[in-house]
Amino acid sequence: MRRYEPTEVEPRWVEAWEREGLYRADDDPADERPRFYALDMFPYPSGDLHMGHAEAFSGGDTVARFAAMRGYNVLHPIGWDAFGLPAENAAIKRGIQPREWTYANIEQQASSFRRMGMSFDWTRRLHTCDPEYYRWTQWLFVTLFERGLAYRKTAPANWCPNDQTVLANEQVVNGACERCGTPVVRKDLTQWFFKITDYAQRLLDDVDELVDWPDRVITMQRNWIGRSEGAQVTFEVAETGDRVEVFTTRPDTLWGVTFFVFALEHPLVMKLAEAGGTASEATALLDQLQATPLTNREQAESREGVPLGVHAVNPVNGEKVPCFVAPYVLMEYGTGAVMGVPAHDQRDFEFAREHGLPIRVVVQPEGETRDPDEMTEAHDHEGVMVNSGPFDGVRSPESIGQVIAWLAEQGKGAAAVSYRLRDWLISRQRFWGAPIPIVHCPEHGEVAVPEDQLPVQLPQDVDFRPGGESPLARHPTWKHTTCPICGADAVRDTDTMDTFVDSSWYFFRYCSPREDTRAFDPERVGRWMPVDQYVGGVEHAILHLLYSRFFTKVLYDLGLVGFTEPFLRLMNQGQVIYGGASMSKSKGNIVEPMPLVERWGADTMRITILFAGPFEDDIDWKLIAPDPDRRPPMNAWLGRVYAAVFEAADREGSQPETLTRLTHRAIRGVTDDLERFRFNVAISKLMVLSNEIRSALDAGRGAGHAARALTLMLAPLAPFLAEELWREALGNETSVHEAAWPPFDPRLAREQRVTMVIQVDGKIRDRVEVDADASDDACRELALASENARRFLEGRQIRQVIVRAPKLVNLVTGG
RNA sequence: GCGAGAGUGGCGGAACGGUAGACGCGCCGGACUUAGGAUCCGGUGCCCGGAAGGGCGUGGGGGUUCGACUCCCCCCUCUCGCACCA
Repeated sequence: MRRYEPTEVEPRWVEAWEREGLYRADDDPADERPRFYALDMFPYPSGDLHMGHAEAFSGGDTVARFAAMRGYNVLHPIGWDAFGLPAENAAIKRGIQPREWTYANIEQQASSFRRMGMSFDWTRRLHTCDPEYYRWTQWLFVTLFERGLAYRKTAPANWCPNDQTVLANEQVVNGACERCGTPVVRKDLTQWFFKITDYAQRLLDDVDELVDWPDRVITMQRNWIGRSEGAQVTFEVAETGDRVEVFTTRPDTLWGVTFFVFALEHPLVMKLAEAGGTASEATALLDQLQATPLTNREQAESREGVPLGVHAVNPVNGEKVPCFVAPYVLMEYGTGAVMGVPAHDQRDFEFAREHGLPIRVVVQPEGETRDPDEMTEAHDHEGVMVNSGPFDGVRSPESIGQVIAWLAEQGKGAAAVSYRLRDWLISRQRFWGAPIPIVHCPEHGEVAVPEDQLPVQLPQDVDFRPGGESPLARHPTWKHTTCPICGADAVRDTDTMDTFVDSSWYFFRYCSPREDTRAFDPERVGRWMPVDQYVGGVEHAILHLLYSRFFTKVLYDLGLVGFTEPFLRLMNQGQVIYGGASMSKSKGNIVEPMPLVERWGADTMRITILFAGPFEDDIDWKLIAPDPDRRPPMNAWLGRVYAAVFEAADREGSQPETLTRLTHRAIRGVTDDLERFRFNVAISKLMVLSNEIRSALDAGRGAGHAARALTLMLAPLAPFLAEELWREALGNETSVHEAAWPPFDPRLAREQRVTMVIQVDGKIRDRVEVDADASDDACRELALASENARRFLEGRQIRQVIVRAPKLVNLVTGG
């Protein structure tokens, strides 16, 4: 019996594949094969590969190899998302530079990827922290700047006191820093933004094109953009004459307004408080706010607020209602002021109760039938009913439309759309990122660094420890430069870009990674993109994907690309957890993949992880590999396959090939499963096939055809074993990965089926398909059908029964 | 609260509307022993039964169908996302 030694076999093939240049994508336009861009979300080099990488890349690699075997010219690149905070933190701890730590980890991961047999085109490797790369990140910034899509403003920002930098809204989760969990505080800063809100509608509309994305990701994208339709209505402050806009989705409830509320940051608040004689109370409230988190500040049940002492005039009926300032109104959404309609809004209702304000239910005119739902909205039926002015009713889209039209006619408001999406804050006060390529000139203000002066390189010698201002600002000389326009002394912008900027365009760069005169070659991008299959974690469902979609649309508008969506299909792998909990250092339950690969082989690792469960679901390593000292079942199976194929190969020639039908069915099944990312099911089918081969051999029959087909089908899933079998056992000259996916005969793959139809009074009452070559099965199935028919016939007046069953005996009688 | 997804053995999980539980783990029994980090063979949804056999079974309740894990309606439970969004 031959014994399979993966740890000896596998490194040999890694070398051979590299030598043969097996996985290089062919850029030649003359290559007539259809192209397939298989993309995996590039890793952050935080250390060696972890289980999450092992799972995601095993799946992505299977897809890429499968595509290649099906005749595609495959682009399967790899790179590293290598800027970012952890490098600084690690470097501080070790007293080294972030780049040392980063590049060392990249080398470690690269070597592990090789060991795992990933079919990457290594010639396209990139790192976002290379000047050759971030030069073009900076070029993109400049391009956006010149198009008016990058701008600087002073605004309250989310500041993480631990990381000493601002965060994008997207990076604040429940009021805390997404990365370190520290509660975020509010800080007024001048920051750079990308005007992603200009693209809000398109980002929303084009979601419809993303048919091969997971539903939940599509939903998350939609919710994040958060479009609401309604009306903009103008109120006037009675005492000062200031006009204030509010946004509402329920203009039909304008007749139920009993108060008016401003957000704390609303620019009119202090002026109105002074006019109303409540300046001190308002100031107290504002002070209280200063130190509290910007987003999600105390999801207070408390409906606190301070009256401003002034009144707003309701434009629909001229009524004066009291104004308040209250933290439950957010400056970030709508106009920062809302009309208070306690009968039709839960929050307004709570506020009105707290402050003893009247509640008015808007109903249809003249006390006609009230919608019961409308009554539930009225919260305990408190309050007075009022009718809805000149309109037919409330809450229906029609009545809302009527009200909007009427408001517009009266000049009191207009239809409006509001988005939750904010502009993307990209400034970071940290060192390890791409410097923002802007020069501040006393004369010319913000001036983009000219293209021929890019990249603006990071200095080598800088104290990068966080200190509240950008480390680059503390460098003695770095920031001093001259204005590109007038040559006067000027200073560089000392902030760096959010690393999400780096990762929002890397997939373009892969198409022509060595270009040094432009970010990418539009022709090559046009040939390879959009990405056919993107694989990565669901944690990037919003940020990375939204930003990448935004960049793609911008590049489309610039005429650089001919498509508006970068990723056609998206697949999220599940997490690898341990003992029901996500792996973490603090729980001490981390399992590292590479030691297991060293011990049992990469194929065992890959196939174990893919077999463990559906690709999108979390898998619990504790359930897969209960005992680290035991031989993993997948390793044992690979050994059996190895022995069986060698034996089948030895016997082939003198023995007739068998198992043909079974083999063709397996080919069809596995093809289908791989297309649908059902790796676990595909592996099951290969196990069945391998068991059949072994049974055939035990029975003294040949199984050459089946052994060859199995080897081919194994290639995307267990590439090393397949290669060993293909070249060593089956004696082929070229790699199994260059071979075609096993062809299958639809005639053989499809069972020979016979349809039996039972008609009763002209209507089909039953239709049974049976496998004609499996007579036992056929008889059983037909017996079942005839039993069903008999039950149906029982006790009924039946005139005519027709049974059609070609080639089969009449089994049913009746009628 | 809003939205999305999921409920099948001891476990991970299979089943174009057609024999539910493939495949694997675990467990039980056996074989081989040069006693292995093994390997091989058989069994394994639950209940009754020595067996043959029978009954019950895909969260619960209805419906469509000759036939439902699968399609439709209602309910329950769980997971995930968003959440003072006006």
